[in-house]
Amino acid sequence: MGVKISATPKEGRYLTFMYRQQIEEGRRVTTTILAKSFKVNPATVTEILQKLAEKKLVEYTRYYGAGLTERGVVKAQKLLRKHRILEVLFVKFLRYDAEKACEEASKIDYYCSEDLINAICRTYEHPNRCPCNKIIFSDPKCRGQQ
Amino acid sequence: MGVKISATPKEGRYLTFMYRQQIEEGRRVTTTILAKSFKVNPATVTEILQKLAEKKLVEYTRYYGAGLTERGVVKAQKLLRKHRILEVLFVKFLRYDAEKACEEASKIDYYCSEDLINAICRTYEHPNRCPCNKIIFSDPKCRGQQ
DNA sequence: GCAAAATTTAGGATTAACCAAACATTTTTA
DNA sequence: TAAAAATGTTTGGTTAATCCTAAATTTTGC
Repeated sequence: MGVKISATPKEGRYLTFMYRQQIEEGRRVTTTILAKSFKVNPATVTEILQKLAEKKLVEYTRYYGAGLTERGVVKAQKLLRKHRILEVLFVKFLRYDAEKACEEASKIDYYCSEDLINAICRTYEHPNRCPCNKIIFSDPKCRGQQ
Repeated sequence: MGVKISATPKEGRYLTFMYRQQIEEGRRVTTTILAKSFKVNPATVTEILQKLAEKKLVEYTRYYGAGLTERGVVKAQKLLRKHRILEVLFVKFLRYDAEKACEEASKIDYYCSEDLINAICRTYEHPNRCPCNKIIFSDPKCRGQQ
């Protein structure tokens, strides 16, 4: 196995945002879009994109924008899996609506272990869609479907 | 209401540790004990205790040790409530053993909203003991028992 | 009362997130 | 197509959280 690639919490948010934009919605990811979404100065975005590029999680082209690398995609999917499994839990177990489930999941997804997520996943028999119908990526360690 | 007293994640750990030591086990809390428990240099402990003292969460006596203030106790109880409610969830819902439940709870307790914790609490009908039989403090906003 | 143990102080280091202002590049448009 | 507008980057900061070592101080145990 390679060296463990770690993203900070904020970097994680950038990765999942980029995944949704780029992969799920086929849109280009620009500095401005990120800056607006995260309500930060564009300079901050540039800095974080450069860090993510160093970590080989995104491919970054100055003045153009950034795209996830293969490793970035994997990382984003892992985070989105956590997020979406938590959403399932909150909706099914606590009867939260989808929006609130998303909010609460965002607060803790990054910090949840894969183990915990897999335990929840098993309990709900490996759901493959989150409450807003987005796909839940499977984890081989979870013995889920396909 | 007063100004919101915020503790950082690490400070939160110190508060709950101190609660367990001081209140639940009647032991004095010294710099050395904290340094050993958190595996850090004693100088680091001193620094954090001073910060907590500034925030009026602990009363700190140089060369002697520290004790939680009333505000510190309240804060610690809030954190312990989160921790223990999560433990209940993990044991009952995921069939984790008490130790693993504690471990996983520690990773996320700080980041969980009171709202989320209360929703879990309600679902389990306001448990007042965690899996290792420690008390779960009630939250008026949760409409629990005493 | 003195040496050993415990603790604090002083002075740093690192990392994550931010920002403003100046500068560079790209895009738009007249 | 050239300037203006929009966008993006660089430079040079800031703050906060955690952590450290070494020297100095205080307490404690014998």
